[in-house]
Amino acid sequence: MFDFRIWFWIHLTMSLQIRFSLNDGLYLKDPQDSKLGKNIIQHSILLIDEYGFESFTFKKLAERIGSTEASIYRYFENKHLLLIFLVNWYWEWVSYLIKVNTMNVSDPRIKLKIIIHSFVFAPKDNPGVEYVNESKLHNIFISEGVKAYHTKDVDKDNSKGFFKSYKSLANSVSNIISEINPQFKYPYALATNLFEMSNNHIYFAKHLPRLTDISVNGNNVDEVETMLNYFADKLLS
Amino acid sequence: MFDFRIWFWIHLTMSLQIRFSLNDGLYLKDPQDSKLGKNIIQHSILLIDEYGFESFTFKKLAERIGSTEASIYRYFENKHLLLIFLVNWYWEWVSYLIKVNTMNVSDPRIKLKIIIHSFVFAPKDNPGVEYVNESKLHNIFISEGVKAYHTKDVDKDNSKGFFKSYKSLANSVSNIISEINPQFKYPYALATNLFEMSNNHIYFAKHLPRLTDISVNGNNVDEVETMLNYFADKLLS
DNA sequence: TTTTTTATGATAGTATTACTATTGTTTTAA
DNA sequence: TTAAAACAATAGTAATACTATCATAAAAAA
Repeated sequence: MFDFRIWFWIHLTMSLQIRFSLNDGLYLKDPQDSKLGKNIIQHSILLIDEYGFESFTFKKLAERIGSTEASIYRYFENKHLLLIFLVNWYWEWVSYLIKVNTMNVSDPRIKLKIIIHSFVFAPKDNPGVEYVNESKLHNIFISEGVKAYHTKDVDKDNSKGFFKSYKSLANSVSNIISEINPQFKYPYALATNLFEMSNNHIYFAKHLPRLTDISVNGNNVDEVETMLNYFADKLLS
Repeated sequence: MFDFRIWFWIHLTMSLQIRFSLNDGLYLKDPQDSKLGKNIIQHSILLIDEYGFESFTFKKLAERIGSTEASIYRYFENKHLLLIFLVNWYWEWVSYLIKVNTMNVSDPRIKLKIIIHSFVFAPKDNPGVEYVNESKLHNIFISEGVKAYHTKDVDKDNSKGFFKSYKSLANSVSNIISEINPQFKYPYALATNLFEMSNNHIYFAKHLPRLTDISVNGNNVDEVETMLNYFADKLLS
């Protein structure tokens, strides 16, 4: 499952600066293009993790990076679009990991295991873009992610393509599910459910443990992976 | 599945005014006790449904019911606690329906089917408290519910017992799951997952249809019910 | 019935948030 | 080297999320 050629290739790519092409309606100016933009990405992740999305403000962010509110507004129209941007980053990151790690794998059952592993361990197995703390990005995705598409603007945002990355992730996972069992009637629902379950149950284990059977000790999420594999196997058998 | 004696009993109880005993840390003064309080419950549901939680304010609510911000603040410390209150109301309502409708049922498999039916159809099958529009309450639960426990205050709120109703619901469902299959290792996770899936996929079908396989035409959520039954059967076989 | 308490309304005020606008200075690109 | 773009500094506005005070109306107690 761990291939040094791929690992090396990732590192090589990293050093050449990974860039995600995220929907350009999300920002006024691409933050990946400048020092200030990268600072905004880096420290918004840290600050949202620290304060929670509701208490996070552009003013606090500006203070933290030694800039001004007005400057941040030149990159993002508002904090909600910044959240969608970060959530998209996470979806793209997971998609990217799945692509790289399933590249040489032909058995769809093994592919699905790798996918589940990526859902659960995305931030830990791999080094990322230097200014993005993937572990904290995962944390804020787990805590705040659903807020990206639970708003009155979903339909408008959706029509602008802001959730395309999630759909594309769901699509590629569902294709593999259908490869495993072409008769299975709910490949998309299973795909999204495995993803949502992964995040939900990590959250539950940490904050509302009576809502789940698994436990997360420290950051050991093995039990979540085991559970998701069990669910997937059973449903596709 | 439909028992007229129970139906009559519900109506009788209704006419005697159903009261939910919700955690009294959620409010400063029990809104079920006064005209203004009931107005707050009734119209906050309508307004949150109309504006979405972020754009909903106590000022708008006060204007709508011909009262003042200050008066509403005498009932709820802030709009977040009001949301948790409403979400608790929904959990209690579902629990209540499950209790009533599974009362005379002994087969746990049938009980689980009734539970799934209650998750999906909660607002439609039964008349409710006269000042609560259960259908819109279900809508806002689907759209805004997760925000009740996705905050920086989860742990604090949890320690005050604000999520007890959900835990108790999860517990009773998981007991029935364990009755069906005592060997099943994840009764709590399955219980919460069926509930979350129900709400998620209704939401996806309406707003992000490429994330699911089912469709919801008008308010016909039959396909969701069928899917949940399929998942449950397969996992517990 | 009168008195007392409680509930609500009316009004005012504050700190913070979520922006927009303007102007000047620094950095980058032609 | 000059023009353009990016950023900082500052100021200002409307709305939000409250808190406080006082008057009045309704309900409960005496």
